[in-house]
Amino acid sequence: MGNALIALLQTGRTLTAAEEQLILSAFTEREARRDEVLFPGDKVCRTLFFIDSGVLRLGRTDDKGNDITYFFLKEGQFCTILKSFQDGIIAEEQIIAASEVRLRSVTRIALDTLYEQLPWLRHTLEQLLQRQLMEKIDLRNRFLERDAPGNYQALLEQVPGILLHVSLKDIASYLGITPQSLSRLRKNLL
Amino acid sequence: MGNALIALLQTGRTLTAAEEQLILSAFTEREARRDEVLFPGDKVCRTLFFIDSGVLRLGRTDDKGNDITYFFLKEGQFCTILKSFQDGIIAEEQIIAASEVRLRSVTRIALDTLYEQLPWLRHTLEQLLQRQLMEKIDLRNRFLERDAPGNYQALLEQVPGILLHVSLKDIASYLGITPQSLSRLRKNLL
DNA sequence: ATCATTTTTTACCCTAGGATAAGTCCCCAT
DNA sequence: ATGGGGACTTATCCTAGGGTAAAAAATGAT
Repeated sequence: MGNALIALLQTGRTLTAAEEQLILSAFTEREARRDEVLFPGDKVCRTLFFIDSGVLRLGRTDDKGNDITYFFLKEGQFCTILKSFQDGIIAEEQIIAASEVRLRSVTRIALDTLYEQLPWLRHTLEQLLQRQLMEKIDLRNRFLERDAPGNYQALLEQVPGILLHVSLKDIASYLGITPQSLSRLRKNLL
Repeated sequence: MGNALIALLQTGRTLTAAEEQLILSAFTEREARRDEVLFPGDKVCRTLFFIDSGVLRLGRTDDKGNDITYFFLKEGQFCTILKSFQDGIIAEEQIIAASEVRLRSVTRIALDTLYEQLPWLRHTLEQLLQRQLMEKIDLRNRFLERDAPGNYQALLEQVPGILLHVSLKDIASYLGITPQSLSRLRKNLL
């Protein structure tokens, strides 16, 4: 305990102190300021992040130059461009700090080494990543059932405290509306 | 060969005739007519479908009673409510034939038995399902970058020939617009 | 063939949200 | 403190798409 990453990985299994140490030392701790680009896109993503605190946004800059947020990731969640990380293909998506964040990162290489030492870890991690992916796709699908104010309020519940640290511009880019519309919408909710 | 399911599963591996037989006999072949409900939702989904031909729609009936299509699945793709199928939890989503379809289905139980006989199959299938999931989430994310006519045209490319077999009502429910809007939109595209 | 039902289209009016422009506020660097 | 830039808001106008109603076309059943 005292560490969310370890807690997550030892679901249904108790880790020895040595195992914990092995895992933790494969990750590098770092911080990032809001708007810092953690993965710029248009290349292979070789990093897997784990969020200790703060919010990341995963998205893309579309052809018209608009920033689009596919989804937000919060503390206790992993973040990578999965297709790229797994298959080594070029990713168009980018990963950006939506608030000040504390995170841990591990490279594909380091993770492979870790898998050799702890074979069970591969399946555990793959399961976690898949579960998270399904959660995100669910959230997006539910967007179809609500209007913008409904989606805004749903987001506030999904990421409590998001308003305290994430810019409204980024939130608008997730909702698929302009910052102006979000501003108007927020006024109507009073 | 001559069988899309086998072709898909033997990626990077050659199956013996016995293995092929084992797999094929675990699946049950069936057909369904357009609008036939293959999985009604609000219970645990214990079936994995493989589509030989035709189109399925996976979706939900929302609180206002509107049918919503999360995504279409076409020949050569698997279809199940993954979260439910894997973890045995209740699924709200439903699976419905969007056209006449030929498909193969396997129960969770039969699949587990098959896994015992062919241990490599688990990972192969999980990979395929994950890959498909990522593809679907990608498609949904791209929706944020286009307007309704753009999304309509993108769909026509994603599922060639969809107009021949799937109702416009179902297509509208995927695009998140009313059939009336789709009709108007289609007229404008000429 | 005929009738009933469903799908698709058309038309009307109305509203949510886009585009543009400009204003306010806040943060930061000098 | 002061000026500049980004974040957020406000306002105006405009358009895409919703709601409703109803016609037209296709489908199916008898």
